[in-house]
Amino acid sequence: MFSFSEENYLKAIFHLERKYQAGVSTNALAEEMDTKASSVTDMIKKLSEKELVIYKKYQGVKLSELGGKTAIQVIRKHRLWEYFLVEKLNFNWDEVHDIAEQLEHIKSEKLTRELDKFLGYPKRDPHGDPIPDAEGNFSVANKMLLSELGKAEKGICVGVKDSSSEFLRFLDKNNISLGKEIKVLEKEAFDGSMLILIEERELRISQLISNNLYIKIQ
Amino acid sequence: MFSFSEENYLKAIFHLERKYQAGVSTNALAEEMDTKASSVTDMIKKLSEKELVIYKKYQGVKLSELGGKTAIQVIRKHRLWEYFLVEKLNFNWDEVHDIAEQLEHIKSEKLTRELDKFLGYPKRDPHGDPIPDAEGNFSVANKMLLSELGKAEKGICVGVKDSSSEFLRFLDKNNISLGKEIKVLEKEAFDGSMLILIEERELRISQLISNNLYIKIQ
DNA sequence: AAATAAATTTAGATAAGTCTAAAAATAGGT
DNA sequence: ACCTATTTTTAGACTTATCTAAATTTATTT
Repeated sequence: MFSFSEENYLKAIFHLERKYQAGVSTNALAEEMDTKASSVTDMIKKLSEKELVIYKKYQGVKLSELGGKTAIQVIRKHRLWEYFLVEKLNFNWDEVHDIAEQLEHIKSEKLTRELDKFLGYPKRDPHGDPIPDAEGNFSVANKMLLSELGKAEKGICVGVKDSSSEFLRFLDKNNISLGKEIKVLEKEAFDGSMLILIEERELRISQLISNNLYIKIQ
Repeated sequence: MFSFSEENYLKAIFHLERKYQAGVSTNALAEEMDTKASSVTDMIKKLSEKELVIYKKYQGVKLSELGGKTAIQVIRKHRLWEYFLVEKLNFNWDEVHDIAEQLEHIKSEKLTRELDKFLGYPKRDPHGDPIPDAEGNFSVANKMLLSELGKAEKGICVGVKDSSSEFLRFLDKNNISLGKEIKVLEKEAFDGSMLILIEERELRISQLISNNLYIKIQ
């Protein structure tokens, strides 16, 4: 089995690979993990010895097949626990991340399987991110950012890119939640802000907001 | 906050204090923690600096008030999670200990509170041990060992002293579970074995068994 | 009360994960 | 292609929790 730290690195590499569709540089990983590049190099070496990543000095890392599978299992647990916290224990979606960061490292396949069953095999976590199934498969949603929509276009809110509690509480305050329809009424070229229609309400949002909301169209 | 290791030591000291109604020696703690006496001394010093235990060299340790409160909170989480695993996730009572050992270290007061509420504020875990409430209070049951009963006496099975999966599976196999009435039909002075009546069945059990089953009488 | 045994503590080492500072390799600009 | 800037790695140190082996303290036995 792998340490908490190893699992966290695998998760970070997984997310960065997705984000940039490429191998992951030491510095990028250091920033993601909020640590120093030298620490990253040390850990990468260890992961490489354990055949979790493919690593050539100065060339960055990629997850091996084993590394990828491991990362997905950690992410699966993270998202299942988030779902559990919101659906069963009355947590708000902005409160669950830190606790899920702890719970994702609990080692028991049976626990994960039974939790999944108990929750009814949910497909998405409270932030709209897909929950991998026991085999590691998950849907790669055809979602786009709200900021990519043009005037008069509309879509369903399906996820958030930033899931900081600040952002999530902003959405709560403005009654924006997953599943709701959003229509773009106006788009301001100057600052990227837009006027949107959501549940009969008109709302002006900055580009920072529309850049962090995922939308599914048609 | 405290490390996993610190919490495990506090829990062990708590259990040993109860068991022997006295301060805890370094060796006893080393045995309980399955580690070396020198490691125990090191950890005790650290706990002492953090004012979790009262320690004088060569004199053993006692939990401070803070240490006791902390230990009880860990035990509370352990037992709540065990209850969750059995009642909600279909685990058998012999499968939950190791997973609860991991879950008991998750840090979130809200999680513990909400889990307790979700479970309906259970009073006992699957092995019959009392679950402390949020304030740390729990009933000290007036239970006794089955081996202490005399011929023709009876009681309700309320807990197990040994909760190893071997013992628990033995009980399962013989249909002995919490809440059932047990009556002593015969007691063999020679080897301490007894013939018991449980649900109309007669069963001969060794002293090792009767020494690990808690009974409530009257 | 001295000698011996047992329990406990100290000293020094090790492994995991992190850090700072310095060295080495790669990438960019002209 | 060369010089410089950036990125990455190495070297050495620190912390936590553990270990072995040796030293010290307490307990027991005669």
